[in-house]
Amino acid sequence: MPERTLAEQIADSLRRDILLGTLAPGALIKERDNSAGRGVSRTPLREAIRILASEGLVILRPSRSPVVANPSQQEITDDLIVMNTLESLGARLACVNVTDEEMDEIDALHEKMLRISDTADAVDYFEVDMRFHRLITAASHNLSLIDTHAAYMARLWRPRFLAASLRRDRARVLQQHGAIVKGLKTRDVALVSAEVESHMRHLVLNITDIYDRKEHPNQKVAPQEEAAT
Amino acid sequence: MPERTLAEQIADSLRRDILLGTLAPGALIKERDNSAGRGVSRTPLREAIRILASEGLVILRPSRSPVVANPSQQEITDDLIVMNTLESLGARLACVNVTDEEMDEIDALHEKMLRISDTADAVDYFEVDMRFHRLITAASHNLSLIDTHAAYMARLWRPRFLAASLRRDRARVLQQHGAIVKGLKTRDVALVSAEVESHMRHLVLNITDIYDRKEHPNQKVAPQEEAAT
DNA sequence: ATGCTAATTTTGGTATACCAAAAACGGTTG
DNA sequence: CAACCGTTTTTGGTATACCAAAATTAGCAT
Repeated sequence: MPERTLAEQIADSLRRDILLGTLAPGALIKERDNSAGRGVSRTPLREAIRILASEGLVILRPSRSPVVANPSQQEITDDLIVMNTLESLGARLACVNVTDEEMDEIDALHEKMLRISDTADAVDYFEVDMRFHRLITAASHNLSLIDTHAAYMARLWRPRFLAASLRRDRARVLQQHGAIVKGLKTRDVALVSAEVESHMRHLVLNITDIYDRKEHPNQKVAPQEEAAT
Repeated sequence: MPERTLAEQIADSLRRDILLGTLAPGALIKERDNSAGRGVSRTPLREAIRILASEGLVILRPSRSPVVANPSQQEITDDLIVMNTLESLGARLACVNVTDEEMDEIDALHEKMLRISDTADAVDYFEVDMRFHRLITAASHNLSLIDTHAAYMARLWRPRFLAASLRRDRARVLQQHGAIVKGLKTRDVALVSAEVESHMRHLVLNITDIYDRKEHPNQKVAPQEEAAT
């Protein structure tokens, strides 16, 4: 019937809940409870869980309830390192492959980001930020890279969101974005590469900082129970 | 019931069929036919298909039978580029993080590869080759990287196998592996990085060569042949 | 023949029923 | 009170049944 399959919709919904924190890290996702709560059968819910598992947002355990991923700081840092590498590669490829239309779009988005930087709330601003990076990667014209990068973006949504919510160095971010745009326009691979990697390094520092500050060894959160309405 | 779920077993079996060419690229995988043929129900088969889809070996289409992926030369090249980048990153991280035990294991495997290079058949030799690269990546101690790299290894199994079956530059491969081992031992990031990337560049060339030789229009139904024994 | 439409079949998507393994529970016994 | 063991409950895994799109085919009118 639908363009979008039930399992995908459920996956979207669950992903949203996980990323926004409504579904706490470590929470159990029992097939029966959740499917009943959402008024669907176990089959599509099950499939949705697999989707999220392949994205790294949910952990599957043999013969045991799936659980919302609760990545350690080390795991997040590992993800960031890989993502950094992918994005750097994407930017370098984009220098070669970006079309004029894409360049215009990137430029326009950057301009928009400059305009709204004072007024936009965290979520809106962050969405634009994400889109900026996604556009650059898309300009690489390497489908595999785009997919894999998108997967890491999804997995790192929450940490990145927290980092972006610290308004503190929005100025630096915007400046670096500007440098990246300039590098792309002039096809300056070295500049773009350096800026992307510097950009990421700051992100790693910020996120590390946030998690240190929270000082939580939330490796073992107390038994979480979850009931769907 | 078992440690290994039915769906996973089916996925393994299907993957094997796909990689060995028993299931031709472009072939339809109908849920009913395949599940009946294997004497299992549609449910686990369905799940197996999703697993393979997430690995890029099978393409899902809305309301249409899944089909065995038939990657174009361009797509394979794209995959190789990403894999190259991941492997390079892995090697660089391994320079910092590799343990003595891991170093010994890598060294031993390289020695073994040298020993059997004259006598081993294509499959055995290739398995050792794959394992060598996997070990290096594992020494990065970055789990995300290891997983993602493994996914690309799986996706590129067949093209790489074809390339490795050309015995022609086994000598160069062994020499480069030796250089990588040496670089790891001396923690020479620049050397390791350069060698890995050169290694990969040759691989890209070889694979490109193979696919060019086969004539390109395999965009349609797949030309089936060859099993290098 | 040709183009169109209506019945039919095929297909993937979803719901439900069933099973066996694993926890959770409870009572008994030292 | 604690440790053990049998029973019940809960859980994920699998099989089967059902449904509605979509593709295919059959028939018809031109």
